Amino acid sequence: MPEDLDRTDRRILRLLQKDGRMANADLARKVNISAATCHRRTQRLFEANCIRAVRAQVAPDAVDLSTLAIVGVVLDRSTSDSFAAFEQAVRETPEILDCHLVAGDFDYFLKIRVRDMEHFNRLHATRLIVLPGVRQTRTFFVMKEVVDNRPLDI
Amino acid sequence: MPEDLDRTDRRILRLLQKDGRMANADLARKVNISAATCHRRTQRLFEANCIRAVRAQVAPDAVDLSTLAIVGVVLDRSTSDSFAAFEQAVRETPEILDCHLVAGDFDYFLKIRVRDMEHFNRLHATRLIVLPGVRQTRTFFVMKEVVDNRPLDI
DNA sequence: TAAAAAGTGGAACAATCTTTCATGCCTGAA
DNA sequence: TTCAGGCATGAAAGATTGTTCCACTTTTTA
Repeated sequence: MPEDLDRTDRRILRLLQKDGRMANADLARKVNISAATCHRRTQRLFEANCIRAVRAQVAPDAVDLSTLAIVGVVLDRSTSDSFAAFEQAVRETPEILDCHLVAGDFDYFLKIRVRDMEHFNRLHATRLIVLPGVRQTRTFFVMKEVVDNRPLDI
Repeated sequence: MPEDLDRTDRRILRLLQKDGRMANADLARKVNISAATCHRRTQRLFEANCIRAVRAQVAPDAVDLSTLAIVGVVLDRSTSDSFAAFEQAVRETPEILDCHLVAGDFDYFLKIRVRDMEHFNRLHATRLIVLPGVRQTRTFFVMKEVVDNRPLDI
Protein backbone atom coordinates (compact mmCIF):
# COMPACT_ATOMS: atom_id res chain seq x y z
CA MET A 1 0.00 0.00 0.00
CA PRO A 2 2.65 2.57 0.87
CA GLU A 3 4.45 3.22 -2.38
CA ASP A 4 7.93 4.53 -2.89
CA LEU A 5 8.38 8.05 -1.64
CA ASP A 6 11.06 10.21 -3.13
CA ARG A 7 12.84 13.09 -1.48
CA THR A 8 10.13 15.54 -2.49
CA ASP A 9 7.31 13.45 -1.03
CA ARG A 10 9.18 13.18 2.23
CA ARG A 11 9.72 16.91 2.40
CA ILE A 12 6.01 17.45 1.84
CA LEU A 13 5.20 15.00 4.61
CA ARG A 14 7.63 16.66 6.96
CA LEU A 15 6.19 20.12 6.32
CA LEU A 16 2.56 19.04 6.54
CA GLN A 17 3.37 17.27 9.77
CA LYS A 18 4.49 20.58 11.21
CA ASP A 19 1.65 22.61 9.70
CA GLY A 20 -1.17 20.69 8.10
CA ARG A 21 -2.87 23.89 6.98
CA MET A 22 0.06 25.29 5.05
CA ALA A 23 -1.10 26.82 1.79
CA ASN A 24 -0.30 24.74 -1.26
CA ALA A 25 1.59 27.65 -2.81
CA ASP A 26 3.83 27.96 0.25
CA LEU A 27 4.41 24.26 0.33
CA ALA A 28 5.35 24.26 -3.35
CA ARG A 29 7.82 27.08 -2.82
CA LYS A 30 9.52 25.37 0.11
CA VAL A 31 9.80 22.12 -1.82
CA ASN A 32 10.92 23.78 -5.05
CA ILE A 33 8.19 22.49 -7.31
CA SER A 34 5.27 24.16 -9.05
CA ALA A 35 1.94 24.60 -7.29
CA ALA A 36 0.26 22.21 -9.68
CA THR A 37 2.77 19.46 -9.08
CA CYS A 38 2.73 20.04 -5.36
CA HIS A 39 -1.01 19.77 -5.34
CA ARG A 40 -0.93 16.47 -7.20
CA ARG A 41 1.80 15.08 -4.94
CA THR A 42 -0.06 16.01 -1.81
CA GLN A 43 -3.28 14.55 -3.12
CA ARG A 44 -1.45 11.35 -3.95
CA LEU A 45 -0.06 11.14 -0.44
CA PHE A 46 -3.57 11.41 0.93
CA GLU A 47 -4.97 8.82 -1.46
CA ALA A 48 -2.14 6.39 -0.75
CA ASN A 49 -2.92 6.80 2.95
CA CYS A 50 0.56 8.03 3.71
CA ILE A 51 -1.30 10.86 5.41
CA ARG A 52 -3.93 9.21 7.57
CA ALA A 53 -5.59 12.44 8.62
CA VAL A 54 -4.92 16.07 9.40
CA ARG A 55 -5.93 16.92 12.89
CA ALA A 56 -6.00 19.93 15.14
CA GLN A 57 -4.00 19.42 18.33
CA VAL A 58 -6.25 20.77 21.05
CA ALA A 59 -4.66 21.99 24.26
CA PRO A 60 -5.91 19.58 26.95
CA ASP A 61 -6.10 22.33 29.54
CA ALA A 62 -8.47 24.32 27.35
CA VAL A 63 -11.03 21.53 27.43
CA ASP A 64 -10.47 20.60 31.05
CA LEU A 65 -8.50 17.42 30.52
CA SER A 66 -5.41 18.21 32.52
CA THR A 67 -4.79 14.88 34.21
CA LEU A 68 -2.77 12.29 32.35
CA ALA A 69 -2.00 8.77 33.50
CA ILE A 70 -0.24 5.75 32.08
CA VAL A 71 -1.74 2.45 33.11
CA GLY A 72 -0.14 -0.96 32.77
CA VAL A 73 -2.64 -3.78 32.47
CA VAL A 74 -2.30 -7.51 33.02
CA LEU A 75 -4.97 -9.81 31.66
CA ASP A 76 -6.07 -13.28 32.62
CA ARG A 77 -4.41 -15.61 30.15
CA SER A 78 -7.33 -17.97 30.04
CA THR A 79 -8.85 -17.27 26.62
CA SER A 80 -7.41 -15.46 23.66
CA ASP A 81 -10.89 -14.10 23.11
CA SER A 82 -10.39 -12.02 26.20
CA PHE A 83 -7.75 -10.01 24.35
CA ALA A 84 -10.17 -9.18 21.58
CA ALA A 85 -12.90 -8.35 24.06
CA PHE A 86 -10.56 -6.14 26.04
CA GLU A 87 -9.41 -4.30 22.93
CA GLN A 88 -12.94 -3.72 21.75
CA ALA A 89 -13.89 -2.31 25.12
CA VAL A 90 -10.86 -0.04 25.03
CA ARG A 91 -11.88 1.31 21.64
CA GLU A 92 -15.22 2.26 23.10
CA THR A 93 -13.67 4.22 25.95
CA PRO A 94 -12.93 7.74 24.72
CA GLU A 95 -10.70 8.66 27.65
CA ILE A 96 -8.15 6.08 26.51
CA LEU A 97 -5.93 7.90 24.02
CA ASP A 98 -3.38 5.15 23.49
CA CYS A 99 -3.56 1.39 23.93
CA HIS A 100 -0.65 -0.83 23.00
CA LEU A 101 -0.21 -4.56 23.34
CA VAL A 102 3.32 -5.07 24.62
CA ALA A 103 5.78 -7.81 25.46
CA GLY A 104 7.01 -7.89 29.04
CA ASP A 105 5.59 -7.68 32.53
CA PHE A 106 2.40 -6.05 31.28
CA ASP A 107 0.04 -7.01 28.53
CA TYR A 108 -1.13 -3.51 27.65
CA PHE A 109 -0.15 0.06 28.28
CA LEU A 110 -2.90 2.66 28.26
CA LYS A 111 -2.59 6.42 28.10
CA ILE A 112 -5.58 8.06 29.69
CA ARG A 113 -6.61 11.69 29.88
CA VAL A 114 -9.28 12.93 32.25
CA ARG A 115 -10.32 16.06 34.08
CA ASP A 116 -8.79 15.32 37.47
CA MET A 117 -7.88 12.54 39.87
CA GLU A 118 -11.42 12.15 41.03
CA HIS A 119 -12.50 11.47 37.47
CA PHE A 120 -9.64 9.07 37.05
CA ASN A 121 -10.57 7.17 40.15
CA ARG A 122 -14.13 6.84 38.98
CA LEU A 123 -12.98 5.73 35.55
CA HIS A 124 -10.57 3.26 37.08
CA ALA A 125 -13.07 1.77 39.46
CA THR A 126 -16.11 1.61 37.24
CA ARG A 127 -14.71 1.15 33.74
CA LEU A 128 -11.10 -0.07 33.76
CA ILE A 129 -10.87 -2.89 36.25
CA VAL A 130 -14.17 -4.23 34.99
CA LEU A 131 -12.93 -4.49 31.42
CA PRO A 132 -13.02 -8.06 30.08
CA GLY A 133 -10.29 -10.25 31.53
CA VAL A 134 -8.44 -7.62 33.52
CA ARG A 135 -6.48 -9.21 36.36
CA GLN A 136 -4.39 -6.30 37.56
CA THR A 137 -3.56 -2.69 36.73
CA ARG A 138 -0.78 -0.38 37.79
CA THR A 139 -1.23 3.36 37.42
CA PHE A 140 1.56 5.87 36.81
CA PHE A 141 0.31 9.42 37.13
CA VAL A 142 2.06 11.86 34.87
CA MET A 143 3.57 14.76 36.76
CA LYS A 144 5.11 16.51 33.79
CA GLU A 145 4.68 16.12 30.06
CA VAL A 146 8.15 16.61 28.71
CA VAL A 147 7.38 15.61 25.11
CA ASP A 148 3.92 14.72 23.89
CA ASN A 149 3.23 13.34 20.46
CA ARG A 150 6.22 14.67 18.64
CA PRO A 151 6.10 14.57 14.81
CA LEU A 152 7.95 11.74 13.14
CA ASP A 153 11.51 12.33 12.05
CA ILE A 154 11.09 12.02 8.27
CA MET B 1 -4.84 31.68 29.21
CA PRO B 2 -7.57 29.26 28.09
CA GLU B 3 -10.70 31.33 28.11
CA ASP B 4 -14.24 30.15 28.44
CA LEU B 5 -15.37 28.04 25.57
CA ASP B 6 -19.03 27.84 24.76
CA ARG B 7 -20.82 25.00 23.08
CA THR B 8 -20.01 26.33 19.61
CA ASP B 9 -16.29 26.61 20.29
CA ARG B 10 -16.23 23.05 21.53
CA ARG B 11 -17.99 21.79 18.45
CA ILE B 12 -15.45 23.58 16.28
CA LEU B 13 -12.62 22.00 18.24
CA ARG B 14 -14.18 18.59 17.97
CA LEU B 15 -14.61 18.86 14.21
CA LEU B 16 -11.16 20.31 13.54
CA GLN B 17 -9.71 17.55 15.64
CA LYS B 18 -11.22 15.04 13.25
CA ASP B 19 -10.39 16.98 10.10
CA GLY B 20 -8.07 19.94 10.46
CA ARG B 21 -8.44 20.80 6.79
CA MET B 22 -12.20 21.06 6.75
CA ALA B 23 -13.30 24.06 4.71
CA ASN B 24 -14.51 26.94 6.79
CA ALA B 25 -17.84 26.93 4.97
CA ASP B 26 -18.42 23.26 5.84
CA LEU B 27 -17.43 23.86 9.42
CA ALA B 28 -19.83 26.78 9.64
CA ARG B 29 -22.68 24.69 8.27
CA LYS B 30 -22.09 21.84 10.71
CA VAL B 31 -21.95 24.24 13.64
CA ASN B 32 -24.93 26.29 12.47
CA ILE B 33 -23.27 29.67 12.28
CA SER B 34 -22.29 31.89 9.39
CA ALA B 35 -18.98 31.47 7.61
CA ALA B 36 -17.77 34.83 8.86
CA THR B 37 -18.51 34.03 12.49
CA CYS B 38 -17.03 30.59 12.15
CA HIS B 39 -13.86 32.04 10.73
CA ARG B 40 -13.54 34.48 13.60
CA ARG B 41 -14.20 31.80 16.19
CA THR B 42 -11.64 29.48 14.70
CA GLN B 43 -9.06 32.24 14.47
CA ARG B 44 -9.70 33.06 18.10
CA LEU B 45 -9.16 29.45 19.09
CA PHE B 46 -5.80 29.51 17.36
CA GLU B 47 -4.77 32.80 18.91
CA ALA B 48 -5.81 31.67 22.38
CA ASN B 49 -3.68 28.56 21.83
CA CYS B 50 -6.61 26.26 22.32
CA ILE B 51 -5.41 24.76 19.05
CA ARG B 52 -1.71 24.23 19.43
CA ALA B 53 -1.14 23.14 15.84
CA VAL B 54 -2.73 21.34 12.96
CA ARG B 55 -0.66 18.41 11.91
CA ALA B 56 -0.74 15.71 9.29
CA GLN B 57 -0.75 12.23 10.79
CA VAL B 58 1.78 10.34 8.71
CA ALA B 59 1.50 6.57 8.51
CA PRO B 60 4.62 5.26 10.23
CA ASP B 61 4.89 2.34 7.82
CA ALA B 62 5.05 4.72 4.87
CA VAL B 63 8.22 6.29 6.20
CA ASP B 64 9.77 3.09 7.46
CA LEU B 65 9.16 3.59 11.15
CA SER B 66 7.26 0.43 11.95
CA THR B 67 8.80 -0.51 15.28
CA LEU B 68 7.33 1.01 18.41
CA ALA B 69 8.58 0.56 21.94
CA ILE B 70 7.68 1.86 25.37
CA VAL B 71 10.62 2.34 27.68
CA GLY B 72 10.50 2.85 31.42
CA VAL B 73 13.46 4.77 32.81
CA VAL B 74 14.87 5.05 36.33
CA LEU B 75 17.28 7.85 37.11
CA ASP B 76 19.92 8.29 39.77
CA ARG B 77 18.32 10.42 42.45
CA SER B 78 21.53 12.22 43.25
CA THR B 79 20.96 15.67 41.75
CA SER B 80 17.76 17.32 40.63
CA ASP B 81 19.81 18.81 37.85
CA SER B 82 20.03 15.36 36.35
CA PHE B 83 16.29 15.48 35.65
CA ALA B 84 16.67 18.68 33.68
CA ALA B 85 19.66 17.31 31.82
CA PHE B 86 17.82 14.12 30.99
CA GLU B 87 14.78 16.00 29.73
CA GLN B 88 16.88 18.26 27.57
CA ALA B 89 18.63 15.28 26.05
CA VAL B 90 15.26 13.65 25.40
CA ARG B 91 14.03 16.72 23.57
CA GLU B 92 17.03 16.49 21.27
CA THR B 93 16.32 12.86 20.38
CA PRO B 94 13.82 12.82 17.50
CA GLU B 95 12.99 9.12 17.82
CA ILE B 96 11.41 9.78 21.23
CA LEU B 97 7.81 10.71 20.50
CA ASP B 98 6.57 10.87 24.08
CA CYS B 99 8.35 11.46 27.36
CA HIS B 100 6.44 11.72 30.61
CA LEU B 101 7.68 12.15 34.15
CA VAL B 102 5.60 9.78 36.27
CA ALA B 103 5.06 8.77 39.85
CA GLY B 104 5.70 5.12 40.65
CA ASP B 105 8.35 2.52 40.01
CA PHE B 106 9.72 4.43 37.05
CA ASP B 107 10.75 8.04 36.69
CA TYR B 108 9.97 8.41 33.01
CA PHE B 109 8.08 6.62 30.30
CA LEU B 110 9.29 7.04 26.74
CA LYS B 111 7.52 6.16 23.52
CA ILE B 112 10.03 5.49 20.78
CA ARG B 113 9.53 4.83 17.10
CA VAL B 114 12.29 3.46 14.88
CA ARG B 115 12.76 1.44 11.73
CA ASP B 116 13.33 -1.98 13.24
CA MET B 117 14.75 -3.79 16.25
CA GLU B 118 18.28 -3.37 15.02
CA HIS B 119 17.82 0.38 15.00
CA PHE B 120 16.22 0.24 18.40
CA ASN B 121 19.11 -1.70 19.84
CA ARG B 122 21.59 0.78 18.48
CA LEU B 123 19.54 3.68 19.81
CA HIS B 124 19.22 2.00 23.19
CA ALA B 125 22.89 1.20 23.50
CA THR B 126 24.37 4.39 22.15
CA ARG B 127 21.85 7.07 23.02
CA LEU B 128 19.41 5.96 25.74
CA ILE B 129 21.45 4.35 28.48
CA VAL B 130 24.05 7.06 28.11
CA LEU B 131 21.54 9.84 28.75
CA PRO B 132 22.37 11.93 31.83
CA GLY B 133 21.69 10.12 35.09
CA VAL B 134 20.07 7.00 33.67
CA ARG B 135 20.36 4.11 36.11
CA GLN B 136 18.10 1.54 34.51
CA THR B 137 15.71 1.07 31.61
CA ARG B 138 13.06 -1.49 30.86
CA THR B 139 11.81 -1.90 27.31
CA PHE B 140 8.32 -3.05 26.31
CA PHE B 141 8.12 -3.73 22.60
CA VAL B 142 4.75 -2.99 21.10
CA MET B 143 3.28 -5.96 19.29
CA LYS B 144 0.02 -4.32 18.29
CA GLU B 145 -1.16 -0.73 18.24
CA VAL B 146 -4.78 -0.98 19.31
CA VAL B 147 -5.38 2.76 19.67
CA ASP B 148 -2.81 5.40 18.84
CA ASN B 149 -3.26 9.05 19.59
CA ARG B 150 -7.02 9.20 19.67
CA PRO B 151 -8.61 12.67 19.53
CA LEU B 152 -9.77 14.14 22.81
CA ASP B 153 -13.36 13.63 23.84
CA ILE B 154 -14.60 17.22 23.71
C1' DT C 1 15.00 2.80 -30.98
C1' DA C 2 10.39 4.03 -30.83
C1' DA C 3 6.02 4.17 -28.63
C1' DA C 4 3.59 4.53 -24.47
C1' DA C 5 3.14 6.10 -19.90
C1' DA C 6 3.92 9.16 -16.33
C1' DG C 7 5.39 13.54 -14.52
C1' DT C 8 5.96 18.61 -14.94
C1' DG C 9 4.91 23.83 -15.03
C1' DG C 10 2.11 27.84 -16.71
C1' DA C 11 -2.29 29.73 -17.07
C1' DA C 12 -7.30 30.02 -16.74
C1' DC C 13 -11.07 28.94 -14.00
C1' DA C 14 -13.53 27.79 -9.85
C1' DA C 15 -13.81 27.74 -5.07
C1' DT C 16 -12.42 29.43 -0.77
C1' DC C 17 -10.99 32.60 2.63
C1' DT C 18 -10.95 37.20 4.74
C1' DT C 19 -12.55 41.66 5.57
C1' DT C 20 -15.99 45.22 5.79
C1' DC C 21 -20.17 47.01 7.36
C1' DA C 22 -24.73 47.53 9.20
C1' DT C 23 -27.50 45.34 12.63
C1' DG C 24 -28.89 43.11 16.89
C1' DC C 25 -27.89 41.61 21.55
C1' DC C 26 -26.32 41.76 25.98
C1' DT C 27 -24.42 44.39 30.20
C1' DG C 28 -23.93 47.92 33.44
C1' DA C 29 -24.74 52.63 35.01
C1' DA C 30 -27.85 56.42 35.72
C1' DT D 1 -36.71 51.51 33.22
C1' DT D 2 -33.68 53.61 29.91
C1' DC D 3 -29.68 54.49 27.52
C1' DA D 4 -24.93 54.03 26.06
C1' DG D 5 -21.05 51.13 25.29
C1' DG D 6 -19.01 47.01 23.94
C1' DC D 7 -19.31 42.82 21.61
C1' DA D 8 -20.98 39.22 18.54
C1' DT D 9 -23.42 38.24 14.36
C1' DG D 10 -24.56 37.48 9.17
C1' DA D 11 -24.53 39.06 4.24
C1' DA D 12 -21.80 40.50 0.64
C1' DA D 13 -17.66 42.23 -1.72
C1' DG D 14 -12.90 41.71 -2.49
C1' DA D 15 -8.59 39.14 -2.07
C1' DT D 16 -6.45 34.87 -1.94
C1' DT D 17 -6.09 30.10 -2.83
C1' DG D 18 -7.15 25.61 -4.80
C1' DT D 19 -8.05 22.87 -8.98
C1' DT D 20 -8.06 21.62 -13.66
C1' DC D 21 -6.49 21.87 -18.42
C1' DC D 22 -2.99 21.82 -21.74
C1' DA D 23 1.40 21.44 -24.10
C1' DC D 24 5.78 19.75 -23.16
C1' DT D 25 9.55 16.85 -21.11
C1' DT D 26 11.22 12.81 -18.92
C1' DT D 27 11.04 8.08 -17.92
C1' DT D 28 9.64 3.41 -18.82
C1' DT D 29 8.61 -0.56 -21.62
C1' DA D 30 8.63 -3.49 -25.47
